[in-house]
Amino acid sequence: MRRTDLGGANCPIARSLDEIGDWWTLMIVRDAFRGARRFSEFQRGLGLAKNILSVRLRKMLDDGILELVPAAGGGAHREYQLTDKGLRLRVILVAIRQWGEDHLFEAGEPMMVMVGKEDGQPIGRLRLTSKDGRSIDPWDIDVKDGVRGTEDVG
Amino acid sequence: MRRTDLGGANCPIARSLDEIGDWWTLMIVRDAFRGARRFSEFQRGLGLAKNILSVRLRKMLDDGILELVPAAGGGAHREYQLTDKGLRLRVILVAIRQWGEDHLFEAGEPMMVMVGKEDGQPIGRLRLTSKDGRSIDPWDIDVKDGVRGTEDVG
DNA sequence: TAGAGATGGTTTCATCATTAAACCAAGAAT
DNA sequence: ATTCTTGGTTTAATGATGAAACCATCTCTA
Repeated sequence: MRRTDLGGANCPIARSLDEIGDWWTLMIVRDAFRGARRFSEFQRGLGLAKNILSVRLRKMLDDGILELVPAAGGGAHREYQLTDKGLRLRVILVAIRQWGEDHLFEAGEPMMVMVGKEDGQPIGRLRLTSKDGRSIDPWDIDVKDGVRGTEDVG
Repeated sequence: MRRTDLGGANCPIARSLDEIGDWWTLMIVRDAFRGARRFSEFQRGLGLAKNILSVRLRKMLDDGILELVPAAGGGAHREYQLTDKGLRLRVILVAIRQWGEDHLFEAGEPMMVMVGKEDGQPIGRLRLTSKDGRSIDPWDIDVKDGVRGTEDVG
């Protein structure tokens, strides 16, 4: 009777949501991208209960999304840092962000925006494309059984 | 003491997760993209409790992600259909899917793949880009206060 | 057209997850 | 040496989720 387990599905969406599909994990990742590295920074930034944060951080360490590293400033403590796997969640956050900007804000309402570090300009919109780069509409996609890599061989 | 409300934040990620950040909503959207249109189709496809599905579907109708339309086959009942707002969640699902494919599957393990309806070829990878189309790495992004549209004016 | 089954839920109750608050050990600051 | 901060854990209450039973309406078949 425990919460449904989607981790064994052969659908990558199901398996991903089983790992990062809860209320807090992606918010923690967001704050990590904003520079949060310590327990108290996450806790203050998100306003979630400490025991919940504790459980989440431990699970994210187990899952290899975060890792503990020696303090950046040379302190004796250790800090939470996104792994490469965690850094790759950025695309998901950007997709979520752009959808929210489009559908959850009124015109003129203030919002946080993402900008490229280099030019300071807002980043471009994500586009669904075919292999050769042409745009695809959301409804022009099918799902079928497969194995990654096979379609790249021939 | 109710669950934390992120709906009022000025961060689009927080606001989005408040609406679609629970365990089931994106799975329901996934099945809708696969062609599910009726209560029993969602219920069988996902294996979730009927009362939970009931609450979720109603909320998704309220949020304008789904709408009820006359049955496609001319039957007397009504069916659930993705709105445009719902269809735009596809990018998020693709981002989640590609991350899962990269980090949650072993080599050679069978998985569902997304293909373009037109050419039957797996869709291309999502890329983070600057406004002018150049690729950006996940760590080369900052977040700042802003208002949508202002940066497009000058 | 009567009966049987499928559909689309609602209700009830048990269990799991989240929350707030209190507590505590170890490290950092004074 | 003492006080404050950090990074948690524990406890108890409440909210969300799950399984199963129940029910009114639609739909199919004889």
